[in-house]
Amino acid sequence: MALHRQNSGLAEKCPIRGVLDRLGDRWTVLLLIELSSGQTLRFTELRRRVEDISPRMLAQTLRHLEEDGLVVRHVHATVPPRVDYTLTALGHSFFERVSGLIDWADQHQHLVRAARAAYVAPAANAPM
Amino acid sequence: MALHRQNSGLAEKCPIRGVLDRLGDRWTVLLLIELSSGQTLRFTELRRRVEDISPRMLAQTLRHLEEDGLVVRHVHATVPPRVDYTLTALGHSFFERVSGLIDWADQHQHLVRAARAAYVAPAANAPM
DNA sequence: CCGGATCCCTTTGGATACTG
DNA sequence: CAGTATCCAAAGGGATCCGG
Repeated sequence: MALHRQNSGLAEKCPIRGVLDRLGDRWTVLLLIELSSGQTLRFTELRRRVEDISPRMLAQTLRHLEEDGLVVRHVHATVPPRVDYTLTALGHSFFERVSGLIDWADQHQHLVRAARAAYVAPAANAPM
Repeated sequence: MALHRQNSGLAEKCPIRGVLDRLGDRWTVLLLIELSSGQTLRFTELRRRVEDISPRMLAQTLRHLEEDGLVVRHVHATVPPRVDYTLTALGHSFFERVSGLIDWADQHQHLVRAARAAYVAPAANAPM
């Protein structure tokens, strides 16, 4: 758990990795999208919105975001408990870039799809 | 191999996923960076530059990029064989967005680092 | 020299059950 | 309600061997 995929110092060389590794997981981006409107959302609400995320992954992903300072977690000392999450300024600035990527995907998805459809594997040495 | 993490249609709902899933793997971004200058590089050269990538992952990642139309692969019919790779226009346009992310990471890494350092885990229910 | 095939360990993440 | 703990299946990815 300490080292993220036994990086032999790769993360140190690239500050990039520390950021992109988070993008890699399935849920980070989805959660950022939900929070990007600036709304404060509680655990259950996020769970409802993201639909098929398990409580485990929701908690874990939110923890990571919080740890990186992209999200603030606010615990109400009530019973039943209530915890809600908001994107920080840093989170918003990060999301700006991510949304650039999303836009690109949106605009070019047809090209990527076309490329994938047209693609023929280089045929392994064995004909089959 | 057919379905990327048994997506129950998530990839269909989000064209985004199809793109971001690729970013998730360890090497895609590194390769894009190497190729982003517009240089045409051969397999071995890429291998040298990325340093600790295994030939397997290099081949696989390049295949994915090629499949998506971000990279072109050119095989010289010589012996010994020689294969080289170049970023396509699509690849360059994609990289623009990715580099936005990289810049962000560069500019804000100190904030993220600070947040991580300051972070104290919410302490599990069990005191220990 | 390029890169496929195989083996195998590591990590990720889903389902479920349980607690403050 | 908001998580945590445990168990388990699937994917990621390194090492190695091999063939064109």
